[in-house]
Amino acid sequence: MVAVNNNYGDIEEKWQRRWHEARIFDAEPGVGGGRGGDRGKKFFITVPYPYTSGPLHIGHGRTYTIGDIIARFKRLEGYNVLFPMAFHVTGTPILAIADSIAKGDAEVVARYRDYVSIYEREERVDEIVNSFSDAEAVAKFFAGRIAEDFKRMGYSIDWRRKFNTTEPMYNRFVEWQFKKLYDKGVIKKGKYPITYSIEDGSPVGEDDIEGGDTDKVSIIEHTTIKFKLRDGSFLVASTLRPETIFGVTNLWINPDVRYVKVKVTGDGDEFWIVSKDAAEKLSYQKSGIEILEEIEGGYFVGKVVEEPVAGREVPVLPASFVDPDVGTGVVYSVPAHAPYDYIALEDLKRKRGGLESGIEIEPIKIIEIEGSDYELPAKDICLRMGIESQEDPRLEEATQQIYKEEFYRGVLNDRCGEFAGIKIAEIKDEVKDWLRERNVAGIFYETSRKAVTRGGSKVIVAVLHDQWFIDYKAEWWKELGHKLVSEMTFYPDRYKAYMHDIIDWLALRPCARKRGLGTRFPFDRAWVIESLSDSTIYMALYTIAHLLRALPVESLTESFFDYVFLGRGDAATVANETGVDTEVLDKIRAEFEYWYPNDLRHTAPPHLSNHLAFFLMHHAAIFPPNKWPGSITLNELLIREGRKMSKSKGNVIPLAKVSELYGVDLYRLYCAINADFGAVVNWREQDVDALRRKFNALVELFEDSIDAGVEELKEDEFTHMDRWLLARFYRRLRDSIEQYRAFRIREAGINMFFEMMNDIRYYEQRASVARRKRIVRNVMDAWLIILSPITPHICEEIWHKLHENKAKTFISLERLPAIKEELIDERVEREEEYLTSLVNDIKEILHVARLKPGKIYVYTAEKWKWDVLRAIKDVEDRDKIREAMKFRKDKTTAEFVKRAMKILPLKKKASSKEGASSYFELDEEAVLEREREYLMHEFGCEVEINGDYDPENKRRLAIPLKPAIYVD
RNA sequence: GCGGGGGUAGCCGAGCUGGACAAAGGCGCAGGACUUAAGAUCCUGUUCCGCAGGGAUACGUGGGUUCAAAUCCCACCCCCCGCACCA
Repeated sequence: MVAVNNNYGDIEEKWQRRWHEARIFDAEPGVGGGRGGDRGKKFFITVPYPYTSGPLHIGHGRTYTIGDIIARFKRLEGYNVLFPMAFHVTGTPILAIADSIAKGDAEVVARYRDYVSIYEREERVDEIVNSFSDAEAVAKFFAGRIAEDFKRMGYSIDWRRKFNTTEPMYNRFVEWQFKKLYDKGVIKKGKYPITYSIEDGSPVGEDDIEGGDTDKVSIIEHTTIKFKLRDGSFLVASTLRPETIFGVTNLWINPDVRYVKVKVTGDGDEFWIVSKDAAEKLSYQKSGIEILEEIEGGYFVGKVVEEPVAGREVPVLPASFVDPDVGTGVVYSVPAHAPYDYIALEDLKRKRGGLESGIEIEPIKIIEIEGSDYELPAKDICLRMGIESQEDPRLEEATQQIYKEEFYRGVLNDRCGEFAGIKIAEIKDEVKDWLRERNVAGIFYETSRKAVTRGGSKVIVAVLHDQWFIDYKAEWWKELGHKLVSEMTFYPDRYKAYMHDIIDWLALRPCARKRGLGTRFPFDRAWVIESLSDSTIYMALYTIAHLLRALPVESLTESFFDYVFLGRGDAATVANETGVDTEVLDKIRAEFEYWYPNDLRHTAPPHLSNHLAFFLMHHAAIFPPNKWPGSITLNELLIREGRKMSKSKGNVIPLAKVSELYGVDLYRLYCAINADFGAVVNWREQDVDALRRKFNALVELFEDSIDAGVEELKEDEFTHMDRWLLARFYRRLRDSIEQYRAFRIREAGINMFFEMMNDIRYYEQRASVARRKRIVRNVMDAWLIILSPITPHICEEIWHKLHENKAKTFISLERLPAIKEELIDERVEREEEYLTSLVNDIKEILHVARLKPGKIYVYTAEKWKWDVLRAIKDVEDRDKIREAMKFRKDKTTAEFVKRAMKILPLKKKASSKEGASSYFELDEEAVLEREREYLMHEFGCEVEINGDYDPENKRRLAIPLKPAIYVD
């Protein structure tokens, strides 16, 4: 990562400074970004505010850059554009970071030293990192730096509206939101499992867990099943597969582990036997748990219990694979379907030379798998994989495989009573419910893997009994959500259907937590609103944030926001209640009314199933339809050299380094051009270098034409080649505007960068360097403008060099250039196309025949051939061609048509995209006469057009637009 | 398993409302021009065959529809993402 010399740093900073000084991106209702913008035409774009726990990298930058490109393009289109930004601080991660730093966690401190060093001189780093023991300091530091980074990226943001999500103004706003939701009856309370540390006495999130960011810990619901001992107490087994209860043959206990008897108070007292670990976990999940005496596992071996479904008696047997720290430490055995159970039984038979006297255990098969030939699945797979010991790690794999097959393709058989004949995937939950109703089963939560906090204390699952939720299940709400989505635009389009699905899935979502930064939950101040739930409609706050700054926080009451956002109540009453002048109130309301709704939200697909879904649903619930968001665009992620960027790979490039390492315009260009929204951008140094060269060449091209003495070409001196270049340019311009509008920024960029450059290069060869300089001058203004959303700095610079009289204004405030339709000349383009194909044909002949040309003879098609073609060009059906050409019937004609049909795709539909030609007539001879010099120059020999000399009778092979050639 | 995306030349990646497609663009590679040289830049080439502009074989695999398929249909194989409550 060596900084390669780019000379644009000064230019970039200069224009960023001037934009800022002239405040051209500060958006005012009805005023437009500095100049123009009519009142009715506004465009409000948002990109999610960044989370301020650390520096952003070039992957994040892609999304913001695309957002900025869209904002800038909309300005060119004449919209009054609002593009604001704020900072996300709420939630647990920042708090966790501050705690770790306060505790002196070496790893976290080292990481933050790295982060801070991106921005600060070495001698200041320690001091700053030390200050991070305060969460607010973390947020403040990074919010400030990220804002600087964004400015340095040239984003056209109205910074006056900036806020962060822990400031009082925002708290008030979020409270208001929750009151609205509460009024709708969707804020509810209930039980909820969470990850928890007993030692710390608090819930733990992903960021508190050792390795939690890379290896997620989720909560798994086990089913407990009670097996009655003769003394009336229960051995309580836990399982992930309650449907296999019908095939139970025995219980497993680990004889070397300590179990405890637990008194469970419910309808009546019960006594449960579970492992010691499980008992502790249970006490955090259920109320009325009392731990009594400890018992060695071995004590139960050989005892008999009654299984709860059919009341069969089954033995308790010893097994070493039973882990007391998973589930209840008691396992029921289904040797027909569980490889562990099967192997443990086999083990036992072998070691003891047979099972204890009087106990016969045969696997009970209860699941049939469609289209498979398993006799006993567990046995078969163990044999096939050669697993013989219960210590074999591959048992896990075997279990997974059997489970997958049985879950999706398996059907319960006749042993399973009323559940027989139904697929496991469909019946599993029913069996679970059935067992629970009969009071033989319960729920036990377990973590998906063993986990400890970063501090080293054990993570378990606890159940909160008064968790607050947002209930998205309400039918009226889903209906509104679907309606809203169907009225929106999504790009890429496929995400629209996906969003409908998400809305269907949405159910209960916990919306408050006991810890973390954020807004106090208004209905229970002990809770804090969870950070995805507090960032759902905050775009509305952007419209007025800068105005709220002038008001005391206390005035931001429910009726204040009701009035501003919903138009409820009247100004006088609200003014009276809040102490805010009616005038101010109405100005604020007017500003909101002007800007809202959010016309476009641009972000990345990982937000679909959470943030964006809540964003849409909350708008649906709180705002009337005319304030619902207009569209959502999403760009995929950015990877580096084919691999995901991550801290652990050490391949992260901070956004802050972009200007120094690559140059901002180059980065923006790369993001725009490397991939469409729907595809991953691969950041490859090699490709970046290549793009840099191209980009520099373009800049040079412009510079060349600004040189003194270079004048644009006048219309009366246009040659064929001039007209060709202009036709190409305006055609591309027209296309690229359409592409921008459709968010196909990549295509627009490729069109105006690469392809236009290629055209220019071709023009230069056909014409001259001097003339190229002049013609570029003809299109330069329009060209710079259309490129400016992507590479605003360099465009601004050149544009000002070009227009010294425009020192006071900016290309960023220009309008889309006019498309000079009259210059888009198909004939001129066809002629050139015709010529290049002739040149290529001649080249190929020279190559294949290994000739050095003495003289080249070109013969164009005779008039009658054109007549024939004209007659048959629109004839769809082959059979009718004969009829169409009946005016000329002879062998020569037939031969010609055969050849022509093969070579010319006459019937291509006229509607096909441009460039693909359909039938077109040219005066070939005139074109060739005109370009004879060029051909002679190209091949370094005489060229004769339609001469009489034709020694090999080539002329007869000529086809319209494909002349015959003879080389001497 | 369900839902979504995808499998195209040495690589990345367009095309995929069927027809100038041997397949844009880029990278890489080879040759040439320029240069004292390197770099940069610009040309040319980059499946195979061909001493006349042509032909053959190609777009995950196998079938099918069509005058014509990378593009449409069917089946199969493989890869990626999501199936949540985590910012």
